[in-house]
Amino acid sequence: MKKQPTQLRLDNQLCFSLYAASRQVTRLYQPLLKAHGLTYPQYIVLMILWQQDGLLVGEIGKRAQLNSNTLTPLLKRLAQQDLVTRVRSERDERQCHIYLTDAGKALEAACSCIPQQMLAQTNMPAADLQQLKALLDTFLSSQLSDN
Amino acid sequence: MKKQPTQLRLDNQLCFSLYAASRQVTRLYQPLLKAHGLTYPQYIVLMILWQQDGLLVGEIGKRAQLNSNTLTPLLKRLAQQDLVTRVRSERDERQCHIYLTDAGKALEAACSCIPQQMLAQTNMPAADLQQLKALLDTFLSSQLSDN
DNA sequence: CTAAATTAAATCGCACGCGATATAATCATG
DNA sequence: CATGATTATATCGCGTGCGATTTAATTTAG
Repeated sequence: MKKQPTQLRLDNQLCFSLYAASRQVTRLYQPLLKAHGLTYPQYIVLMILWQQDGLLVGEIGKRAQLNSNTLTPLLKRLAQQDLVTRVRSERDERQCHIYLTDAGKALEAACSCIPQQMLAQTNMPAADLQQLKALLDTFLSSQLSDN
Repeated sequence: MKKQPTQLRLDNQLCFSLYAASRQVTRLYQPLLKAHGLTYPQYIVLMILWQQDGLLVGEIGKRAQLNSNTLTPLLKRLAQQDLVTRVRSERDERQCHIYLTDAGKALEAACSCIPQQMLAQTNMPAADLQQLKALLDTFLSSQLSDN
């Protein structure tokens, strides 16, 4: 009659809830984004560029918390779809500016209803959702000791 | 002077906080799990088996919210490391039972300190973490309309 | 002014996730 | 009892994520 450590039980683990919730969100986005030919990470990068165009790969990475090993191929796919262009900086040839094309800019309006559509898929009170986000942001900043 | 829809701003999006927090958790687990040769999804599957051994692929999938297209190769990797064995059910040859090996069972004790180690990496009050988990679980169950 | 250090982005390798499909076994129905 | 439907797992394809390394450009020191 061995007793299992309570903390190793999956249903007691905050981390698993986070993991499951994140994947569920991506799945919920999928049909909405597929209509525009986008994945969720691609949509995140576009949201960043809609807010400020012409950012460097590294600046996008800082905002999205993604490195070039993820971003470079992702941005190439966005470029292939004519949503962005990649322009080497003249003052520093190592840097690469990412600019929205007209099609990329136009996509913002087309995507403007997505947040509401996502919201409509949950029946949680807005206050709870706000609190959830606040707790997540606290959690995120509570351990960024370095970088 | 175009105005950007507030809801499309990344920093207003619960979904992005979720996505970022989930990946951060996986990154925090990584050094702890690498010491045992595990990835985070592999660790999840092992936690499920530590709780109940001999489950079917599909039963593991229901608990981990993963399908066979993810689980089958993952389980093969665990089998390659001699942590589990895959046994076809005799009563239904379609089914595949997953049993922990002795090494797989022994790993539970070796991993028993991981939850505390993870906890030590945040300075959030336990009450906040509990509430975060509660909100995530509500969120998760608030949209499982089908399946 | 040049060699070493730093930096930005790209590349490589591997393990997920997951939609879609395939395969094979069991079940249901006429 | 045969055959079509269902079910469990496996396979395929593609796009992430990310540690590790590479490449090339710039900066820093001597």
